Formats: sequence, structure tokens, C-alpha cells
Amino acid sequence: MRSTIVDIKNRTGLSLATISKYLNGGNVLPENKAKIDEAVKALNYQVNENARSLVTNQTRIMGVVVFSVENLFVGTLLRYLGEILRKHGYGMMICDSNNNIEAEKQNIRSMVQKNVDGIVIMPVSEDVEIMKPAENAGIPYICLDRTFPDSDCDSVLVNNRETTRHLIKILLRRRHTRIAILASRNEYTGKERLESFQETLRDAGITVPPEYIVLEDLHSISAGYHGMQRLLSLKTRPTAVFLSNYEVLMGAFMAVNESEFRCPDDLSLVAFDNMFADVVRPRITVGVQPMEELAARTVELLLMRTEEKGQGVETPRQHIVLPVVIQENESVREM
Amino acid sequence: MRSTIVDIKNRTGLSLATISKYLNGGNVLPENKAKIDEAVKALNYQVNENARSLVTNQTRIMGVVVFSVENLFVGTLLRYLGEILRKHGYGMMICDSNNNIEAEKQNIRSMVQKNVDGIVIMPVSEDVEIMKPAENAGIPYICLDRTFPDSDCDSVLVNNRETTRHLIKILLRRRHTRIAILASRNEYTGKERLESFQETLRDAGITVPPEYIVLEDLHSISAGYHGMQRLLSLKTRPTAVFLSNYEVLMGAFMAVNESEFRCPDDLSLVAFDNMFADVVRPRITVGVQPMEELAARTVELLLMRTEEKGQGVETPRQHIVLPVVIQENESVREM
DNA sequence: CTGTTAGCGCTTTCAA
DNA sequence: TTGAAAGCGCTAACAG
Repeated sequence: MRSTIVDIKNRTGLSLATISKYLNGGNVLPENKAKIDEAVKALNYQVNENARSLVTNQTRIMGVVVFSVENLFVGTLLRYLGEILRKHGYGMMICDSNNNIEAEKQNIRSMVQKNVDGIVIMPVSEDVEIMKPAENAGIPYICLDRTFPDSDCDSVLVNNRETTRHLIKILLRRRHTRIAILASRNEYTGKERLESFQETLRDAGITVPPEYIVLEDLHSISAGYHGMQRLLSLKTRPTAVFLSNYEVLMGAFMAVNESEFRCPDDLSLVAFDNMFADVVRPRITVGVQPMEELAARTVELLLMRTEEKGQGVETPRQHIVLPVVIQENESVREM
Repeated sequence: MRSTIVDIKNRTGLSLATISKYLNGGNVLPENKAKIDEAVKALNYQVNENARSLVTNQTRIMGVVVFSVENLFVGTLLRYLGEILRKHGYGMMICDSNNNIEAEKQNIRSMVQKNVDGIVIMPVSEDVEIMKPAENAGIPYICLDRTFPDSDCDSVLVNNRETTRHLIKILLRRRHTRIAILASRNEYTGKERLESFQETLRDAGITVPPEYIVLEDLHSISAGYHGMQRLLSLKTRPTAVFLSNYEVLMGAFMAVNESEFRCPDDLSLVAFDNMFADVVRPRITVGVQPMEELAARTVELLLMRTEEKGQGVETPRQHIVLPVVIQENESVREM
């Protein structure tokens, strides 16, 4: 069914080597060029990349393992990663761990078995053990958005703690003292942001009542919605809420909208990420992550590691931390 | 760096054939079993799937080519596809066409070159030509959510036209006559829904003024937002709007929320898809697509084609159309 | 510039 | 049950 280089050989009478060389950009006589071109077209020839990579030992495919392909932040990052990799002549193979550590383990193994040239991981697991198969196979990998705590992996992150501190300080400067948080409990960025939230308020001498700390298991609109409802129904409502991810912001915003309360008059909001920044009034004061740059730096680092591997050198691990841009908008009022 | 089956041979003294057979579930003497197990562990052996697939001529990988990995509907479908494929022992390789036909072409070619066992396509292009490389290589493919008009591909779709008609009839029954639509201009589902919208109103003897038909290039929240703003600023506002996809619904809903108008008092809404159904008040009257079943039927059909190919048979093309469930909620008022 | 040949890592006859 | 050997489709010396 599918034709091979041997079919081309039979049709043109040329040798495999000549054909292969031409197909890989080498020089052959014009008449042979024509012959091969003709045969390729007539036979609908497409190289078998697997066979090729078996001998070249590189696939020109990067694997991307994501915690959830359903997540909008992830989707956006994937788009940029794909675009940039394509520009560099690499394909992208995406595997979805679906917030499940076992699936993630399997995905890493699968990437190794497929012999990808490198891996980008947005991990579920907090244990770097999971990367062992890649490590053993000598396949470089970069952590993106989240990293493995207490490990020294190459990583491309944003300054979660500083950004959080900055956002909270905006609230403090406007004399808010009853500040709540909606965050996720189970992953790197959620924890970082929660800790920084607590630190910043502690430093300001403010005690946060436990009911102001609402933690969800996974990023979800519905968690944000219900979390905000809970906050709004407290006897002593917070005057401001920090929303630690996009889904939560979305849900929380809906809950406010349909409540009797208005933002910012009754409730000030600050948030991380805003995929619909231009769409919502009042515009939320947010930390905007540099999505494209996150992707670009990740690819750059991964490509560097790939080259290094080819040359047998190895420079120290890199921990790239990109700044989040704070956009101050109308969602925070003076108290 | 990476160990091979030859390393196992050297360590155990067994032959390649024996090792390979055991690794693939064959029977060997208990003592050899132990030897191999030990070697595998010690050497961190992982099969090279590429080499394996070169001889078996199957990869146990299905390719999924999506029009936009950023799209929430796509993300959800991907999650289910991944889950179900995994259950069947298949991996999934995702390529993002980013709404770009050239990229899509390249993606298909790339899938063929990687020798995937089958392809799921949610196409950008409306020309089935794009699938030629897969066709030539004898790789089966299934269209999901969108198909190629005037072609006979296997497809798994929803009944876009009927559902639209049903939603519009809900409005008509409540005596709405000024009905507008926000839809996308450039793709299969948008066109189907638009045409059915127009048909239904024509059948009802209602003429739709051109300014009630707002078409966007791509699914986007911002298009929905601005489209709805335009509708709300008309001298003669519509009393009801049909929102033809999730992103548009999202954006439109935001626009209404921050306008002086209320749903359903001033404006009735019906929509396709609702990823945040439980989150928003008033709850929108929507057509809910059977996401998991869409994914399941697609995989089922693809697996069938794969088997057929192995056996050299071929049954007629299948065009699976799944029903959309209409959820009548509070977003439509009586006129 | 072209062709012969070996070999990438693995599976699969076929004999033993 | 095991092993020797051929071969999947391709590339990369090397010699001509």
C-alpha cells in the first residue's frame, strides 16, 4: 500500500543511497533529480520517519506532557509551543495526564519509548522520580509553569510569590484588611501563591480567619463559583478576594455578577491570569503571565539541551523565572 | 546511554529471540524469566517503539489533528479521546493546526510519516484533498465534530441542524419574532447552524434583518462580546439571540451582564454548548453535546477501521450523528 | 555524483 | 523452549 524508497529505486533504477541523499537535500544530476521527483509524485512517497529516526537516532519530535489538556492556560501555552517548535522544524506530541499521576507516569514512559528528542512537562506529580525513565534514556526535559519542589530540574516559571505579594499589597495600600483567597490546594503554583498570600498578610500584621482561605482540589470554574458564594454568605464578608487562577476567577466573577454585590463597590478583586481581559467590566486588576515568552524560553532551553547532548557537554541547570505584568484596573476600591 | 535488547542479551547470555518473546508476553523458563527481569531493571530497559513498529508495522498510536488546541470544546473532547484510547491500549498524538490550513496539511503529512495507526481529524480545511496523504498510505481517519462537505468520510457529528431548529422553535413558541444570531462564518458547524437558523425562520414566515446576523471569523469570547454589544446598540434590538458556540456564548453573556439589559427580561438567549452550565444564572437554555459519547463513538469507529484494514475487508462509510440534548432553562421569556 | 554495504533495535520465521 | 538469521525502511560510510 504505502510505497518505500525501494519502490523509487525500482522505478528509477537509481541506488538507494542516491535517492536517500537527494531526498535529504544532497546533490544529484538534474536528470536524476527529475526521475526521483517523478517517482515520488507517482508513488505518493512519504518517508517513514520511524525508520529514519532509527538510524539517525533523532526524531525531531518534542513531547509535551500536560496536567490537563482541558485547562485554558494549558491550551494557550500549547498553541505557542506548537507554533514555535514548528518554526524550528520540530513536531510536537502532546500527552494529557488528566490530573492523574499514574497517567503521567505512563505518558513519560511512552515519550521515552517513542524516542522524542526532548520533553516539556507541566507536571501533576510533585515527585521528580516520575522523570526517571527520561533521565535514564538521556532525554532532556524542561518543567514549565510548575516544577518539582526540592529538585534541580531545568524550569521555566513565573515569579508566583512576588506577583502575589504585589497584588496583595495593592489591596493593603487601599486599606483593605479583610482579604480572602480562592486557590488550588494540590499543585505547585497554587501552593506558592497561597504561601505568599499568607506571608504578605502576616508581614502586614493581619490575621486571616480560616474561612477566608478557600482551597479547591483542581482548577475549575465551578470551584470558583461555589467558593465565592461561600465567601459572600459569610457574616463578616471579606472586602477583597485574591483569585489565584483563571478558572477560579471565571467562576468567582459569575458568582459576584449574579449576587446582590457589585465589584468593586462591595467587593474588590485581584487575580492571576485573565484570558478574557478585554471582555469583562469592571476590568480586573490582574497579573498577566507572558504566555508566548514562557513558551519561547522553554523551547529555547530545550533546544539548547538537545544540542548539548549531541556534543556531550553539559552546562548547569537553568531556572528561568519570568516576570508577571501587573495590570491595575478598576476592580479594587479604596476603603 | 539508552540500553537495548542487545545489552540484555549480553547480560543474560540468552538470545535476542528469547528475550523478545518474553518481553512480548511469550513463555520462557522461570529461571530465564528471572534473568531477564533482573537485566531489564538493572539496565532501565525501555523498548524502542520505533524499532518495534518498523517490523510490526503498527504503532499503537492514534493521531488527533485539531483545528485549535486552545478551544475549550476541543480540549474537552481531547480529554475523553485520550482516556478512551488509553483504555484500549493506544497512545494519542495531538497536533494543533491553529486554524491554519497549511499547518493542518503539514500535520496530516506528519502523522502519516510517523506511521500512526489511525487519525481523528477536527478539520480546518473544507477540502477533503487534505487527507490525501493518509488515504494513500491506507491510514484510516474519522472526522469529528466537523466533516468535509461533499465528501463521504467516516464521521461522528451531532445533529446541528435539528438542534438549531429546536432551539429556535422554543423562541418562536414563546412568540419571539426579532431573533438574532451570533455564529462563526468559516467552519462546518457554524455554517450548518446558520443555515438551519435561516431555514427555520423562513419557514415561520419571519424575515431576519441583516444586522441580526452577526458572523465572526473564529470562535472567540471577544467576538461574542463585541457582537452582542453591537446587537444591544441597535435601534430595534432583537428580543432573543441564538449563540452558536461556547466562546460566543461566554462573550455575549458578559456583554449582557455589564449592559443595562437583563436576561431574560430584556433579552432571551439560547445557545449551543455550555461548559459552565451549573455556574451561571439565569441558566441558559442550551443544546448540550454528548462529549464523552462523541469521543467514544469516534474511537470505536476508528478501531473498527483499523481492524478491517488488518483483515483486508471494508464496510461502507459510516456517518454517525448523535443527538444533542436540549436543556430548557430560564433564559427565555414569554413575549 | 553514484552505488555497495553495513547496521539502527526489534520481531519473526524456521530449525534445533 | 530456545537460537540463528533475515529483514522492516532508512541513512551513512566508503569506494568507485
